[in-house]
Amino acid sequence: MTHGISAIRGMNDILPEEVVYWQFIEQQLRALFASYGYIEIRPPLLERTEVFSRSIGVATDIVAKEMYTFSDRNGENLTLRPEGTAGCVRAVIEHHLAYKKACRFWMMGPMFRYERPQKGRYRQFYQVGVEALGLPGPDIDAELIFMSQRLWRQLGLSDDLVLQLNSLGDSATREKYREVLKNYFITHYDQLDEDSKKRLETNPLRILDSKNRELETLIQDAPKITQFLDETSRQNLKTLEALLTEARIRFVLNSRLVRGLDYYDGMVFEWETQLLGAQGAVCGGGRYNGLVECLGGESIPAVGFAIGMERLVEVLKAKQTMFPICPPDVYIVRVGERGGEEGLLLAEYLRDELPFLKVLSYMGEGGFKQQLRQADKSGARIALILGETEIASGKVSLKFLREEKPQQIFSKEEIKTILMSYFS
RNA sequence: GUGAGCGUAGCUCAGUUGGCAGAGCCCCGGAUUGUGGAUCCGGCCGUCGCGGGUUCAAAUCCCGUCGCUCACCCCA
Repeated sequence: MTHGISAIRGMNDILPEEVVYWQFIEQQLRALFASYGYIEIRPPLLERTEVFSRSIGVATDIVAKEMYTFSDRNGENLTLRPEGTAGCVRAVIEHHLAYKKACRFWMMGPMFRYERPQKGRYRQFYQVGVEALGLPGPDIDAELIFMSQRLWRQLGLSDDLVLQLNSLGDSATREKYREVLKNYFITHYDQLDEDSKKRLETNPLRILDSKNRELETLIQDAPKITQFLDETSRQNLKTLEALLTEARIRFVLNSRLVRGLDYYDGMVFEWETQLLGAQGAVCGGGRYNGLVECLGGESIPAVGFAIGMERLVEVLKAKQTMFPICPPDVYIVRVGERGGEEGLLLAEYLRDELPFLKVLSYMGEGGFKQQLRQADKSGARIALILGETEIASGKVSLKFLREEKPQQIFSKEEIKTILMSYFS
């Protein structure tokens, strides 16, 4: 158990029992993206370190201490992606995908952050990302939120997720607000905790996000970014609010929602749940109008969001939505001298004739009783039996494992016809 | 990086004041030689996380260490 080799901390095996949840979600996602006209893009897991340090922000925890960074054999500085947007934007710039046109992408895959694991947070974790480039909003912003809302609906989670909404304004707004906020907290310096004192230098906005109850009133009384928003951001937010209201999507305006990555500006949002303990954000995103230019492209407005797959799976599990592992349709039991060969050939014949059929064959030297027990445990509805008698006559016995019907012997062709009627 | 809780069979967990390491599930066999499930009977399964200390004697007490979990920080 604790001896021998084990997976490294924070990097989990997703076992068959859980994979069914992932497959269900992925299936829903693909259909959802298709219905909105988004197309898949697959950037590599590894990028030059600067792709992330320039976009996410050197002062953020992600870049400062959470990246898996190393030199490859050429001495090049590489990093396992800690998030998806930066690599996507790099690809878009490199291949001129957004040249004078809008484009909308989705992507799915593992991200890596060197953090202490806890519930809903791991060192290798999976995100589904959606990015829309070349569109200033707020119409596209609304579309993204509609899309996420539709997913919750399809997964049966509408009542478990709350939408939080805010705007960070343009870069000038943020700069100004940052100063105001800093001054405010400096005048109350003695009330701040250690973490917040540090944040005063690195990112004062982050103090607003503190979970420390003792700071509650101090933060409550802090100046709100809403009061400083530039005209465009203010208008966009208002329009978005109206669109959401018309679409009957409930939201909470949260002026304390700041988000951790530096590239966010303008509208930001987060879908939160109470079902996951401390890591309640299942989906988060917002505008990043400055990022494309920052990474060396033209100035192109953009917006996107990411869903934490593990967290989504956890929510589904918490709701006790069950997804049984899909059992085989038929299980082949065979004994006797020629049983093994005949069984394998029968299975192949059935797969040729009935491609939709799920066939599991017993392997090895087990006795008849043992094989039938395995057939039962597999969950198969029907056992096909090849024994001495059957093989001698070139036929197959069909036994129902879940219903009261007599066992009968048939030719292979008859078996095919019967299975077709049951499973097609 | 910081804090708390927990490490006993493949899984879920008991284990009293320090006194032979247990149960249920799973798996295997039998009752039933080619008929599964229900029942009954039997069997297999241990570095008590690891290392040291105290003791006649440690799963149990002490110290250290590793791992897991949750939380802080931060984020999806």
